[in-house]
Amino acid sequence: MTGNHPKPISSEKAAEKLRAASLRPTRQRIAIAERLLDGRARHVSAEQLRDELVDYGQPMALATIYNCLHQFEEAGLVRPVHHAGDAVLYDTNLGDHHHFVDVETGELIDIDPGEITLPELPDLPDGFEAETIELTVRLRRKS
Amino acid sequence: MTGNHPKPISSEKAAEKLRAASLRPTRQRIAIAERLLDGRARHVSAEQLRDELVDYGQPMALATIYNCLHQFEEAGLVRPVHHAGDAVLYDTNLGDHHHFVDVETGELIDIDPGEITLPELPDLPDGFEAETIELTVRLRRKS
DNA sequence: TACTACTTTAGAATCATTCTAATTTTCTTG
DNA sequence: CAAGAAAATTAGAATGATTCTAAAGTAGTA
Repeated sequence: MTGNHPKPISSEKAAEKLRAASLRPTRQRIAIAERLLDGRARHVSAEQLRDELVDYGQPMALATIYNCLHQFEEAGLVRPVHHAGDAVLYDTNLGDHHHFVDVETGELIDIDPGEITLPELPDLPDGFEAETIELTVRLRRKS
Repeated sequence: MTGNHPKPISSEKAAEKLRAASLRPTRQRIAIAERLLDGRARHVSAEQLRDELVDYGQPMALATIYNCLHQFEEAGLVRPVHHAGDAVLYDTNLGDHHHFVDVETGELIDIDPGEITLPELPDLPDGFEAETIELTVRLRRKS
């Protein structure tokens, strides 16, 4: 055990969520859903998730993890955040919220949605619709 | 000539800007400065810039382009934007402004700063200072 | 001119991610 | 429950952006 991870939701609940999203509840998808869909707000990269699954006794191919994260994304179960570091982070918090990014580590911190009010959307270019709106505040540790 | 690029600033002006930024005006840095520091707002990736320099008759090693872009960034001459596609884009527009991102192509479009008013900054985590604030509106082409 | 530090360079290395082709699993339907 | 088709998983190769390395070139300076 190289890490200390919180208790996941039950396999049954995980499988249920997968079915609801029209995803076959395979062993691998269940293991990921148990960890990511427990309602807690998290930001994980594919590699971090793999390490966590290893700790959890459910090692699987990295390609599977990428596949699943993409499927979860399509199904609206997680949301990718492209702003930090090199790796894409998957955010389990689907509510309207924004991020601080530690420029040095790439770590994300949620901005309390109560603390900020988004401005009105500007006029969009013709033929486009807005998919997401992200406010990112890049932070640097004070010297 | 595979592309059609606008007229750059003079080498003398480019060299001057480099000296002002404490960067030795080498042939390579001048060629890049001529193209990027002419006051026009642009978003270029390292690869795009390389192609442009080839067209311009100033081919150089990709590593040099990355080096220069990093130095320009340190000097505050360009600003990296991490939100689009895979490659980092360098923004020559240093003023306060925000971006639309075409989710499909990764292309950036400036949001007219007059069109949007940023909300007040939320309370920052202790020990950090805000480096940049970016609002990104991800766009998808209407079907 | 000669020196020393800074630059550039080609190519190798790295890292996240995607692809490929083969194997395994799941979900029918008989 | 058995069999087959479709979907999922897998290891490992491939890709693409970026960084590193170590050698060769160039610039500012004494």
